[in-house]
Amino acid sequence: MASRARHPDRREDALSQERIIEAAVEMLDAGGESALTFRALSATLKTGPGAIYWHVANKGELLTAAADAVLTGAMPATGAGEVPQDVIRAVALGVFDAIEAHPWIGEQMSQLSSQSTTLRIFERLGRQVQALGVPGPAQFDAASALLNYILGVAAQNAAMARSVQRGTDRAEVLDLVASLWTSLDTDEYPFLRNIAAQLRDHDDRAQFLAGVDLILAGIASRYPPA
Amino acid sequence: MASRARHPDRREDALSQERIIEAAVEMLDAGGESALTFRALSATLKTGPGAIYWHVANKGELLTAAADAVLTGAMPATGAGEVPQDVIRAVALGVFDAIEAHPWIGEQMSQLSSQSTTLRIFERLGRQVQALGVPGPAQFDAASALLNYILGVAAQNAAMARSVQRGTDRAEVLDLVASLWTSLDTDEYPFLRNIAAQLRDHDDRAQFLAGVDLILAGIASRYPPA
DNA sequence: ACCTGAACACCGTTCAAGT
DNA sequence: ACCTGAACACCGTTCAAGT
Repeated sequence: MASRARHPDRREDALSQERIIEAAVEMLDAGGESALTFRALSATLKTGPGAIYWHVANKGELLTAAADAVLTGAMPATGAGEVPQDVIRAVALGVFDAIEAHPWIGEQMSQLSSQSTTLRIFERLGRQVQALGVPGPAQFDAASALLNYILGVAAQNAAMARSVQRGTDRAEVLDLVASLWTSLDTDEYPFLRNIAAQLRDHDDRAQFLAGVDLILAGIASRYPPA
Repeated sequence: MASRARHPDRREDALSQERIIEAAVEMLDAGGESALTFRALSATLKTGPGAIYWHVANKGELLTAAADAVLTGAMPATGAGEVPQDVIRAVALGVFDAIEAHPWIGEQMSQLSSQSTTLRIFERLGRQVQALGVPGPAQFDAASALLNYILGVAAQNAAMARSVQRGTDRAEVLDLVASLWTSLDTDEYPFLRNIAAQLRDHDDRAQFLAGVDLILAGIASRYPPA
C-alpha cells in the first residue's frame, strides 16, 4: 500500500525488519496477540517462517518492536514554554489514544523499563515534574506515580479489549460490565452496584484524564509552586 | 504437606479443584506462568492431562482461580471506625505484598474487572473514597484512579520479575536498571540519568506508598473534608 | 461420576540445504 | 548474505475407552 516506488515494482517483495514489523502490526490490529503467528506472518510475507528469524531474534522482540513502532508515532511533539501540566496531560492522552487504537500495546508496555518508548515517556513525565517545582528526591516518586497510573489504565484497557469479542463496540462493553456489576450482591457490593447506574454514559477517556488530574492535584498540594 | 487427616492416609490422592489449584499455585510460584503446563501439572498430580479438564474448564480459568486463591488470603481484614486513608493504604499494600510474593498474579489481575478479587478490591477502595467525603459523581473517578495505579504497579512488578532471571534478588535488579539508565544518552535522557543515582538505595514499597499518598493528597485537595 | 492417555491441531524455533 | 521449508520439541485441548 505504501506505494514507495524507486524502481517501479522490483524489490517490492524484499524482506526487511521494517516490512516484517509493518505486517506484524497489521495482524495484531486485526486479531490481537493470538493472531500474530510466525506461520501466518510468513504466509502474508510469502516466505517460510525461518526467513523471519534472519531479521528478528524471536517473537518477543517482534512484539516489542511493533509496540515501539506504533507508540513512537503516537507521542505528541511539545515545544518549550508550555505549561507542565498540559504537557503531562498530552503525553498521557497520547498513550491512551494509541492503546485504544491498538489494544495489544497495553500488554507490551509493562515488559521491562527497558522498552525504549516507555523510557521516553518516563523521561518526559520526569522533566515536567521537575518543571512543576517538585524537589529533587520526590521527583522520582511523582514521575513514577504518573507512569504507573498510565500503564495501569493501559493494561486494563488491553485486557478489556482482549476479553471481549473482537469488534464489540464501547456501548456493548459498558452494558456487559453494567449488568455484571448489577448482578452482584447488594450487601457485599453496595459501591459497585451504585456505580453501575452511572456506567451508561461513562467516558473512559474523561475518567482517565480525571485520574491524571487527581495525581497532579496531589503534586500541587504536596509541593506548592513557589 | 497440609497434614489434614480424617481417615489417616486414604483419599489423599483424590483429585479436586482445590488440589489442582494448590498444585498450580506451587508451580507458578516456582517457575512463573510458563512453568504451569497441563502435562507437568498432571504429572505432579499423578494423572493424565484429561483428568484436570473434568475439574477445570481451561487454562485461563485455572490461572484466574489460582490468582484469586492467593489474593483472597492476602486482603487485610479491616474493622469499622478506621481512618479511610489507612484502610486504603492497607488494601493497596496487601495487593503489593501479594504480588511481590507471587509475581505471576500481576498479569492475572488486569484480566477483566470480572475477576472477583479485583472487584472486591475496587469495592473496598470505593467505600473508603465515599467515607472520605468525595461527592457522588466523583467517587467513581477517584476509586478507579486508585485501582488503576495499584494495577499498574502490579503489572510492572510482574513484568520485572518475569524479564529477570528467576531468583535474581532485589539489589541485582536495581543494579541492572541503574546501569541501563546510566547508559542512556545524556542529552536525551537527563532526568533518567539523574534518577539512576538514587536507585542504589531505592525502596519499591516506599515508592508505591508514596504514589498512593499522592493520589490521596489529590483527593483531599480537590474534595476537602467538611 | 470420574479418570486415562493417545491423538489432534496447533505453536515457536532450528537448521541443513539451497541461491 | 539471505531465503526455504521440513523437522523438532513442545503446547492446550478433546475424546473414546475404561472403572
